[in-house]
Amino acid sequence: MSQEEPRVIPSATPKPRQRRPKREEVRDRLIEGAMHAFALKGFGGASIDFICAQAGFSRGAFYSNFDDKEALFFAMYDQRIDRLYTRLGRIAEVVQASDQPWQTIADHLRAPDPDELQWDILNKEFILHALRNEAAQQRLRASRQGSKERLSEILISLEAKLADHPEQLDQLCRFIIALHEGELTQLGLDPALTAQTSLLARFVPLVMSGMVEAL
Amino acid sequence: MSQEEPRVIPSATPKPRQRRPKREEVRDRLIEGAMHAFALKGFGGASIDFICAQAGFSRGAFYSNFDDKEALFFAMYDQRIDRLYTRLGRIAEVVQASDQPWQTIADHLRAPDPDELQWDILNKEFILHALRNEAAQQRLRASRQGSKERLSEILISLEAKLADHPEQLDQLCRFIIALHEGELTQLGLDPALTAQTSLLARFVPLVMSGMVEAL
DNA sequence: TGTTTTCGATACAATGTTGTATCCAGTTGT
DNA sequence: ACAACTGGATACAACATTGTATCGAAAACA
Repeated sequence: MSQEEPRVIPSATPKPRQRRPKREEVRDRLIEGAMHAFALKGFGGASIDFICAQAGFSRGAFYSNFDDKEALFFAMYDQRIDRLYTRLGRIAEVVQASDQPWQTIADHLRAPDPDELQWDILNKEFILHALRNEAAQQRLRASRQGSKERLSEILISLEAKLADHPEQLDQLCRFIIALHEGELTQLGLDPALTAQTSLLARFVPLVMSGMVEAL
Repeated sequence: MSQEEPRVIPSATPKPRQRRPKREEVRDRLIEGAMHAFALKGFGGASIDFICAQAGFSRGAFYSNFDDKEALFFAMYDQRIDRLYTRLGRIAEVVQASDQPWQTIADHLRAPDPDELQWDILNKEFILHALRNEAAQQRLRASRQGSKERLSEILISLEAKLADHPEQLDQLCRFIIALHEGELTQLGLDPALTAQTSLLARFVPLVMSGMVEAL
């Protein structure tokens, strides 16, 4: 006789669950879990299951918040870009008062705390994703354009003359961004380098003064 | 009666296959297929099946040549590093005769051909892999150290004085590598930039002369 | 040419992954 | 306090992926 198993366990689990987390909190914790998951295994390597495990939720929670892995990836990226922008804004404020602006900027950007290193990994992951995905490329270009503009403002606040030479200003921005990202790569691979002076602090002033002189 | 199906198809396929590719050729084509596959889908995203499809072989060929996906990844990386080294060697030869050495170097490194862009993607992919994998990190560090030493030789051939200042020399190398990698990222995301002067050619001479003066 | 060896192709089993349908505890509105 | 609803948890089915065992044709060797 086939005893039709009532597919649901008779709540053998005592389940002291009382409070259910708010919607937004679930989203945020999923995003945070995804950060860990992607940093640990990469975008393609981290299964949705694994991401949820990192966040402490089930796949149900995931699918009720996001369409698929990529949607979560995008959400995560947008969130981090927001934070980056506010961070750049804060630097812009501080830097004017400093007598060694580039040391200050480098210190702010270096961020030896593990959270920042993780973010750098994610940034690289997103770049790779963008190199093979049109939608991601769109977002990436926009956010990088934004970063560049914020950086431009900082540079102009340091050297007003630059405002009149958009070509040079643009090149300077590209230079700084390239150097910064390249340095982050090196720091990630060899944490011991954190002890040394930042490439940014060491070389950007040199280049900038050389460039401004020539204007 | 259970007619034991003779599990092998009675060669219904005409199979005009005559020549079997040499061992080494299979390996190489698998590596090449992996390059495409990884560039297209990333390390985690490219299944072994997909890689083999790119190379035009079956999984059997794969497993008889490599232990797993990572082994193939390493083999591929080693091969490319070899090529990079010979390329750096060739640059070292050419650069002495040039009156604009940095323009020459930049031209050699820029490589707008799609194969090089693909290699840059792979390089990034390997960096990410290394950031979460001890064995990969070992290899990556070694190969980057090698690149740095080759670059040092080039720099010394341009400015003999540098040989006496290992500290500065090292920093200069790190600067150039960081800038180069950062620039490649930008080029990958915005191919239009290829038309502009290279950041390398534009800024490295400035920095180098400034640094040498101060020695 | 005949024998042995090699190695790419195929079949298979075990496991992982994804998306959807369903259920019900906790929340919200009246 | 009661009813309706939201949304996280679970079950399930379809499919993908991996590694291994096996086969047999081409190579290598004699």
